[in-house]
Amino acid sequence: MKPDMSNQKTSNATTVPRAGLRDVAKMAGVSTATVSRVVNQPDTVSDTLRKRVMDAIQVVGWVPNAAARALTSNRTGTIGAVLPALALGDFARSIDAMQDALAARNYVLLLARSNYDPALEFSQVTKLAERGVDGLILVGRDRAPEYQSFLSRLKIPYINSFIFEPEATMPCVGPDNAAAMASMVDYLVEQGHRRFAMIAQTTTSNDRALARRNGVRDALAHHGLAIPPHAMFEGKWSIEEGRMLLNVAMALEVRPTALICGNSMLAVGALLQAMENEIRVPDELSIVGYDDVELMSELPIPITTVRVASEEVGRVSADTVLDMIEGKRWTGTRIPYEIVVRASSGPAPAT
Amino acid sequence: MKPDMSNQKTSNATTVPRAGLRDVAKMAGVSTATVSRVVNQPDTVSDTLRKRVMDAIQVVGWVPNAAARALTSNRTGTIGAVLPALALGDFARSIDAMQDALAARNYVLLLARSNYDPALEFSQVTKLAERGVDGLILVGRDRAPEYQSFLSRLKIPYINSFIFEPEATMPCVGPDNAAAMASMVDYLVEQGHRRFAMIAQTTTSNDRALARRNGVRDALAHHGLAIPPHAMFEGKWSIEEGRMLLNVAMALEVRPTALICGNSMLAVGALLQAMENEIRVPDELSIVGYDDVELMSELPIPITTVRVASEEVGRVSADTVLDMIEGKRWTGTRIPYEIVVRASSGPAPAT
DNA sequence: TTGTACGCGTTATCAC
DNA sequence: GTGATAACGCGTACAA
Repeated sequence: MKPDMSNQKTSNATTVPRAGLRDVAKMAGVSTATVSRVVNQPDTVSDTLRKRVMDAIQVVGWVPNAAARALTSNRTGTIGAVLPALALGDFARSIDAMQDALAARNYVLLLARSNYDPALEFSQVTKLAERGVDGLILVGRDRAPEYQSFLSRLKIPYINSFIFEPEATMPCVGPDNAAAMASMVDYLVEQGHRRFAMIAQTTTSNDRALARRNGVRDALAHHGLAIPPHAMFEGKWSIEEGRMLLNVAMALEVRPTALICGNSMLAVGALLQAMENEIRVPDELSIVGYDDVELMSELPIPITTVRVASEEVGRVSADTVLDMIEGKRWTGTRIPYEIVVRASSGPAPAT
Repeated sequence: MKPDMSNQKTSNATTVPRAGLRDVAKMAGVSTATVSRVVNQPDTVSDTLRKRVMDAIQVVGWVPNAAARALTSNRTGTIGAVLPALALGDFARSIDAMQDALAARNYVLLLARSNYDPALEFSQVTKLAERGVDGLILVGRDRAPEYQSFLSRLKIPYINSFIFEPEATMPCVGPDNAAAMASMVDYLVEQGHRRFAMIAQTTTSNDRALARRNGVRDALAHHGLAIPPHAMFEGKWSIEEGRMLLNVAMALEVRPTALICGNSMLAVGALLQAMENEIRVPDELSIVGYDDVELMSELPIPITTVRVASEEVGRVSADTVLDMIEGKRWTGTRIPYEIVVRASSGPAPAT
């Protein structure tokens, strides 16, 4: 290894300080104000000078100092996002889209994760606020009051994403989780199903998962049906968990004819385990999920699911915070969902 | 909707400016220097004053301004990472780990994506540099010379991640892609395979994919074997692509007995398509992949693959840049890999 | 159209 | 142990 940076604590004496605005100005023979204008309001500078300054910038290799800029302008050009996890399906995809949307409008994305822990989320938000983010993208809507007041005191605009509630204080960008699951229930009831089980993500500190569960409950109630408490399961986001919970659900005294899964990996696990147990899907058991990742449609028995464009959630969230910051008109957005029926679901078996 | 922020361009007149260091100082009846010390070097301040200042901070609700801090200290406490994509398997997982490792040492993660485009990557790096990142985590090692000089001129330390090359100028943190694939080839040859096909990610601007392909080629050569050019395929990172390329590979005049896939999704696709085509795996065809995501072991026929701890890549990359920044001793790290043999591979069929 | 000069909120270097 | 004050690098009234 031959690093060109010293691997020692001390650096060499001949440290050339990074070029500054004044260096550019000197080089171009103009004032610092002119250089600043060339960068920030090119139209207000004569062509000749602009050209001269641009060249000077190249020559001295000037890179503007964001800290100094932020200090005077009170804007950092950064947006913070705090998500429960960064690698999980829909969040991961939304991050991709967020980053693109922000980059397109010359903002940069500061990322943090909360691991579904409200306290950690708040501490991350605090840290991002100190960093001077111009806006925040958060997930869900439930937040402690101290938290709310912290944000409003700092006047940092933020988005509640992956959820939709028209009456929320701050704009929501996401699907109506409850309505989406309700549609799925309607479909299953229409197919003749009457006995259900559900495996969902832990609803603690997860208002999206809770909304989905309640959506199922309310929709069933509307049909005069219900899932008995002992047929409602909660688990982690994993295939293995889905496998395990399928086994538990199918060991119930009264077997369900339809299994509703709260996310994609639980559904995949449930389906794979059903195949392994030689449970005939969908003749014997219908399995449905939430979130349409590529895998859902590619398995030997493609899975019926709720499709929500997570990329859209990310993109619109980003654009909406920027609109709030830049003083444009903004509003929450209900991201549409769609029930995608595939081979894993069908008519309920005859009793 | 009843936003508590004005949905208009102009804000109300009674704008209370955010509390600053001097407000805290006034409140506590001390100088700004003392407040600063309480925050940054608590030990050098008397207990009484420290307590008084802490209370004052609470009362006025002071949040330090990172821009001002950065301006004088020349450090922003941010690390930038530019990855080809943020949602793809191993990258997504590594981001999670990076974020954790950085947060643990009180740094924050600035994220950008390059979409496998060197020009875009460079522009993202430029943007992050302007934002004043203290260090960078990049992917791979191949970089244009202008690029290198840009970074060294700005004296921003960086890591080449997901790759390992001991002689690199800047430290690498990642697996030895070539060696990993070579091990896999050794295993397959040992199982009696002589006819191979490979489906890999596009190697353009992707030195990791290239290293894997070359690793396969060299290892085969070492055994006096080779993959003919028409049995080498490149495609995108998706299950569908894997399915398609399996069909192409199995339509070759001389059918391979082993199919080497360059990443996890291609392997999953290939396996699922093989199942659909009723190709007996592994009796008729062995399928192996790279990267061990949960799905690989959960499919009806679990897939033999190379396991690399991507989380480790993220964690160690983060810690190493921080070490470089903080003047500690640092070095590149070769992340270990492991061949995980599962049901998708076995002895070559008798001719 | 261009230049001067001050201020942004901290940190760090001095004296005290 | 504590306080005054000069940077830090840029944006921007305001003057020219």
